[in-house]
Formats: sequence, C-alpha cells, structure tokens
Amino acid sequence: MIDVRALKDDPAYRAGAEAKGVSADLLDELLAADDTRRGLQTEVEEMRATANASAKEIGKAAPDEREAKIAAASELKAELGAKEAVYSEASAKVDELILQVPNPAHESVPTGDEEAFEVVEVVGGTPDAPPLDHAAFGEAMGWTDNELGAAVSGSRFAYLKGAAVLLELALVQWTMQKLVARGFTPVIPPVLVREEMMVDAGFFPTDRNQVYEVNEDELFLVGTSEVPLAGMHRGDRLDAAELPLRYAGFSSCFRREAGTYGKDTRGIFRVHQFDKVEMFIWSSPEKSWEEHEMLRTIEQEIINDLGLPHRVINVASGDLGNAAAKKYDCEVWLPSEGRYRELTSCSNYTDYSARRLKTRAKGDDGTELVHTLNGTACAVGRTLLFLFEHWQQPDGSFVVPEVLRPFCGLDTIAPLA
RNA sequence: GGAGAGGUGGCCGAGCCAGGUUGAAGGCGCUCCCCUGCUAAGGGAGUAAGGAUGGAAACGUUCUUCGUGGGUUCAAAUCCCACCCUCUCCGCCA
Repeated sequence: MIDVRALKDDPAYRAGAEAKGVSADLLDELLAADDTRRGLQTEVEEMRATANASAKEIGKAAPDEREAKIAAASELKAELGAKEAVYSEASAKVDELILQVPNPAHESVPTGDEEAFEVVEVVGGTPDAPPLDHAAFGEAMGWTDNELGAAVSGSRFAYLKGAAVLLELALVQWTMQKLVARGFTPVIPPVLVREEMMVDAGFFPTDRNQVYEVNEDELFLVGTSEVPLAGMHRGDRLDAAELPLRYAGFSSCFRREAGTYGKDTRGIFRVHQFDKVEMFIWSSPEKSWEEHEMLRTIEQEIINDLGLPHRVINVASGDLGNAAAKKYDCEVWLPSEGRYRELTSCSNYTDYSARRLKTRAKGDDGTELVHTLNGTACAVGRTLLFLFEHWQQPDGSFVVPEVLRPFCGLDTIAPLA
C-alpha cells in the first residue's frame, strides 16, 4: 500500500508512481477521493463526539430526565448512521483506488518497459552449448524424470533422482551456512497459509490465479517462503535498535504457472514445485538501500562460487511489479538457449508491504514503518539446471563445483553406462 | 475427531454473571525527581497504540481499539452471533 500523504506532498514519489505506468488521472482521482474521505471523517467524528457525550450524560442523569434524553440521543444516532454510511462509501472508494497504485519506482530505476533494463554488471563469458542441453543431460544421467512426474502428478512435475538429490541438498546446506555466517536466522516456515496472509504479503488479489488452494481447509500453498517470512513480524512493533532482522527461509514453493502453456517446457526450468532458499530482511528506512546492495552481493557471490557466468540487471520501472521500488535480476548465461535467463532476484519493497503488514519499529525518533526486502539465495532446481550445462564435460561426465563437494561427498560423476 | 477452560495495556492480572463517572483497579517492569558515603531499601510523579485536526514547536482537541468481524442498545471489555487462536483431558498419529 502506498503512502497517500507522500503522493500528495512529494513530487519525486509521484513521479516514481508515474514511471511505473500509473496514469496521472488515477493518482488525481485518488487524491481527490482521499480529500473527500478525510473531510467526512472529521464530520463523522464530531457527530460521534456529541453522541458519546450525550450517552454519558444519560448515565448520570436523574431517572425522570432519562426518557427525554434517550429520545434525543436516538435521533442523533439516526443522523450519525446516515453520515457513517456516506463515510464508509468514501472510504471504500479510497481503498479501491489505493490498491491500484504500485510502489513508486526508486529514482535509480531506469524508466521504461521490460526492454529498458540497465545492465549493471557482466561476469564471465558466454560459452557455447554443451553436447546435451540441461533437460537432455538430466535425463541421460538419470537425475530428472519428467515423464514419471507427468504420469503421477501432471505436466510440469518432475522426479529428481540419484546424485542430483545429493546436489540439491548440498546447495541448500551450503547456502544456508553462508547466510548464517552473514547474520541470517535460518527458518523453515509453514508452506500452507491463510488467505489473509496472502493478502497482507501482497500476493492477493493480483496473483491469486498463480496459487494452489486447499479448499477444504481454506489454506493456500505458498509460491515462495517470502509469504510466511513476511508473516513473522506482522503487526509487530519492533525495537529499532535490533534492526535489521535477516531471515533465510527454506521451503518448497508451489506455482500454478497459469498462462505459461508452451513456455519453458523442457526439463525442470519451470515446474509447479521447487525448493528455494529465500532471504528476507526487515530494515530501517535509512539502511534499506544498503541492505538491497548487500542482497545483490550475496546473490552474485553464490553464483560466482558455482562458476556460473552471469549479468545483473537493474529492472526497468515498467517491469517491476507492484511492490518493488527497485529490483535486480541476476541472469545466468544458458548456453543451450544462447541467452541470459533469470536465476535469482532481489527487491526493496520500501514501506509498501510493511504498511499493510503493520510492521513498525520504535526508536529514538518515534515509531515508523520498517522497510522490507527479499531476495533469492538459491532457487535450487533452476540452479541445478544451469550447473548441468556449465559443468557437463565433453565425455558426458559431470564435475561438481568445488564449494559443493564437502556437502555431497561427490567430485566427478560418470555418465550412465 | 470428542469434552472443557480461556484470550484485557511492555508483562502479570482485576473487571464480564447484575451494560453507564472503566481507556480500563492492583502489581511488575520502565522513565524522571527526592532521599542515601556506594549499593540495597524507601518516598513522589509519569508510563498503550493508531488515525483525523489545530500549532513553528511544546502541546491541545477528537475518533477508534479490551483476539477478529458483525449485531443489540441512547450507551458494550461487559449481552448476542460467527470466526481465529491458546491451554487441559480423551482419542488418533509421523
């Protein structure tokens, strides 16, 4: 949820919203609606003050005066009820409009649509495709089985088998240890959450069609542990001195991938279920941009340690999504496709999400909303697939990246006979 | 799944059955002041959050909030309904 006051008073804030493609008309309409609402609020509150006062008087009044006073108060109440109806209508209007306004883009974000991104850094080259692409290699090694997945659960489900499972778990354990060393608290959160949590985390109503629902219990499978991590301090008033709070969540993630028919159908690039280590930070407003850079640094370090050539882009305003004020995508070179594909990303939501979550921090300068940030430490399945292409050898064997060896007890894996 | 108890301010805890001077007794904690050679003990004062509004500010006015959302009433922590959560016992279970 945006800050209407800032929208009114801060031209830069408003410009950031417009950079995201919000029409000036919508913003003006919102400001007007908010004005109307506040005016009505004052009126309603004045009437309530009168009503409250007369109710108190009745309590103190002599028995013979009561009848008359109650009658008068009754009349007041009817008037108040009518005014309240008008007010709540005006309120609903504001709510409806405010939800349509995304978090304004930060000034350092390039303005424009998807293509307008800015390349921040390029690391490593753009090697040629190996003999087998990631999907074929996974199958050839007996590591992935999409056919079996489809038979048991449907398309976009896969089995992961053999050494790939050890690699998967090694990736998880390795990233977790790295994050713990950086002050993150490891968390395995619930993956089924209530509707209200989805709403507060900002995924509903916009992304509702991407989410699996367990009807019987009115629970929803999370598409990312960002959701339950955001729930950890919902409604809390934190101590500003203990910020930033950094959490590293590990969970399976579930996505319906509605509307992606025919896209990325090979292998495990885009599947309904995958594991992910996610970073989530509650930061003071003053430090959030530093934290954002730190998230990017960690993501690049992980990618570099795995020997993956990549680039980082500063995502353009029109492609940011609702909540992010700024987002970096780390895109790894996928040789078989001859292009960079997204592996991880990190966003600063500033106070957009915290406003709905009602997470504030109390410090010497009073209480203020915190900033929330999130980033992918390791999207495990997708990471594996990049490794399949980059660490596949001409003889069909697979070399395990150095950093993972202590975690899986493997170094070179021979092809199946 | 069955039976019962309960959710009140930073924390503990009264109030609820008999609705009104209770935004909430009392205690703990915290802040400031006094006393004290230091510490301990003691005395005094203060101490919920969020919103709107006035003010440069200090601060003032007002609304909302006693798990959440509705309802009854001139008036709800207190009565009614629904939901959420916690605890105890029984059953079941990785």
